[in-house]
Amino acid sequence: MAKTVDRRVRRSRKLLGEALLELVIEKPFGDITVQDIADRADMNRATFYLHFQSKEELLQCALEELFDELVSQFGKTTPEQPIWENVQSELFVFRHVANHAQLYKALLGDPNLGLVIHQIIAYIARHSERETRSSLAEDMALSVPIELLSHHVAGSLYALIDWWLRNDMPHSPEYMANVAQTLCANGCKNMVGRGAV
Amino acid sequence: MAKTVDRRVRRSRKLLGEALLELVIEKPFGDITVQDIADRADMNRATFYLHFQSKEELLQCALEELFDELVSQFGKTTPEQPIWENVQSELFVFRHVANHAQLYKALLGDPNLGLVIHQIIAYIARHSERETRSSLAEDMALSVPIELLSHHVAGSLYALIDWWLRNDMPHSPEYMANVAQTLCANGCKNMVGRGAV
DNA sequence: TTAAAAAACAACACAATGTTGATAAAAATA
DNA sequence: TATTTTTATCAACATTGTGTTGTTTTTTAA
Repeated sequence: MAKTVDRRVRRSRKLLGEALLELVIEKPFGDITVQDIADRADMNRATFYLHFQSKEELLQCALEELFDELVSQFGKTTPEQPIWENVQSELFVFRHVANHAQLYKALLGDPNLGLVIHQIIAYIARHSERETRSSLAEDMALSVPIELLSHHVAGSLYALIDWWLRNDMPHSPEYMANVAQTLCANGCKNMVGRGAV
Repeated sequence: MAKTVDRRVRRSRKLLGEALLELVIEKPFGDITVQDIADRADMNRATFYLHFQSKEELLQCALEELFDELVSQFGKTTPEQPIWENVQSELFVFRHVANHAQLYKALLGDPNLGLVIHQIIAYIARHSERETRSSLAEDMALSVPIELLSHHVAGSLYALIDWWLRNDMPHSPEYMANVAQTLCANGCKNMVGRGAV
């Protein structure tokens, strides 16, 4: 079962994906036409339709690679702690976002890309749930459904990333990771104190 | 400075808004054409362009009314406590969503409506920030920038609402409000215990 | 009642879509 | 290497939605 994928097919798909990610940074997704993508990839428009049904489908495929990069980093961590106690996890996320800041800023800021937002939250939630499960001691139980807990973490993380990008990353990834981890683990109540910093 | 808005204008705008919100529930926003909206509102397509530049603009206007309803409910609460310590706030939100479940489910689930998501989070964050400010004692300080704290709360709340709607509201608004409030106030750490429920 | 404003209507150029059939180029296979 | 298969190119086409315009009819405000 070797890679029975024609070299030309690989090339075309790759070029189309790269073209779209370039264009997404340059202008709103809604303004990008199939012709734009084909032009940027330097190929015929008909060829696009040979591989994808729509630019939405192409975007989805193109983003998978991006997420794969994040997954591979996550893979390195041994989850002895759930995500909300392990700053390392948050740090990976914020560094990954920083490495692709332009792209993520465009994706999250685009008025037409609700799907991407949902995918990101769902992805983080799944990851959080997995880590939580594998790190929970046998005799421990949660006072809240694990799905809710995971989505709480994912939503918080997403909103912080979004804020961070929209404000042109005024803090370091390390700082953001610390804030995210602390907020998720300890909640807001512990953030208020007499003259704390 | 009386209401110098022509009765016909009011009527047209209202009908168009209602038409769009109906259609959004029925099919993806991207599949809705200006003609669809005009048909549903029983008026000429040209009349649409007399009032709005695009269906996106119309949606934005139509949603403002919806948010206004939520605002009016919030207005009743005297913020002696920040949102994360006041279950009442979360309860208002979840009840409001439940009252417009079909619409919100369509809006949040639509692959083309990233803007709406961002608006919701931004709105909740602003509200959270306001309540937090007005309830903080003079000599108290936060160990985290208030903007980050607010967005943490907003993101969490959004993700929980989204999860709730996608799973067809398996819990009551009261239960969800409690979970949201507890998670935000105390963090995940306090949710794990020996056989807790 | 009259003057002004808005809606209806039909028509238009324009842009993007999605598809097709023929041809040329490249890759896989024997 | 030769040949067979697959893919990409190209031009063309019908279709759909957009945004605008000019004219006529209806409704509103004064």
